[in-house]
Amino acid sequence: MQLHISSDGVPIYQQIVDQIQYRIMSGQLAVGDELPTIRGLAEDLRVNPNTVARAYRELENEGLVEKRRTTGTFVAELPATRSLAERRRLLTPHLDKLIIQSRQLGFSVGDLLDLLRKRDAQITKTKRLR
Amino acid sequence: MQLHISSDGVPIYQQIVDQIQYRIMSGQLAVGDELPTIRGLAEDLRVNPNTVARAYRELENEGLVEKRRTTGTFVAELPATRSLAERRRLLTPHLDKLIIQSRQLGFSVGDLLDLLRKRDAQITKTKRLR
DNA sequence: ACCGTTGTATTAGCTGAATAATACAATGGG
DNA sequence: CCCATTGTATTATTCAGCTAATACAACGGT
Repeated sequence: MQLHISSDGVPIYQQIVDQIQYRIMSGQLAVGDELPTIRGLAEDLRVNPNTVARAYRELENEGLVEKRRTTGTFVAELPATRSLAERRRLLTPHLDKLIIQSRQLGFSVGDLLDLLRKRDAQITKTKRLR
Repeated sequence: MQLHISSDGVPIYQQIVDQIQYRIMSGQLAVGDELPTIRGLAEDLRVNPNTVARAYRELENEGLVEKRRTTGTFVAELPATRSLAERRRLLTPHLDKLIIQSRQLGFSVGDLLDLLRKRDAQITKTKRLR
């Protein structure tokens, strides 16, 4: 698991969360796969174990991974799905933000939808590239 | 212009930026419209003028507003459009993030596109509600 | 020409977040 | 049964970002 940490202002723990989340959601990491140990990854990244632990804790809170003492951390089963209303409530602010940004860049709704479709296909495809 | 500031961790200046940007992009504010003066808005919000000034500066950097000394701040003409490649480059990270979040909530691409269309229509509609 | 109003600049304080140092606790495999 | 390895907890330090206080500068209307 070679993660790529950059010093662009995004917290290290957040970069770890983002990248692992991305790999799980794109299918590069499958249910049951083992993540690097906290200490192991911390050493790789030349970072304090607490920093990795924090990232893993967030992933656990999101239900994406499961920690087992003395064994390691693993990609979890898909978390229990919330109600549709709840899921929409959570997504809507992000939709709005994207729409505003898209408009500001001069894209029409159609443009946006097209780009989104293409991007989704691209993300799905990366699964095979390993 | 009644803005709504909440103390939920998002910086005040950022909330100002977001809300004004939203109003411009949704058509609630039209080109040439005058924004509140820095001092005026600062007083409304019980906030230091510098905080509002910072928000306005960011909006100016994005090309959304134009400041005129001794006169005020106004919604600017639509900024010069960048190249398509550049605009896509800027949007792509946001697309990816939304796709990941959407997947994590259990939505399919189709779901996501549907929700996006609806939301866009909603945002466009708010223009008339004033 | 003035002066009130507009935006601007400088400095400083403070809070909170991020990370690290270090020590603790649990448990499965040899 | 024990101990190496796993994750956990506590505490401290540093640093950046946000906001405020205050003073400055420009300019248009009267």
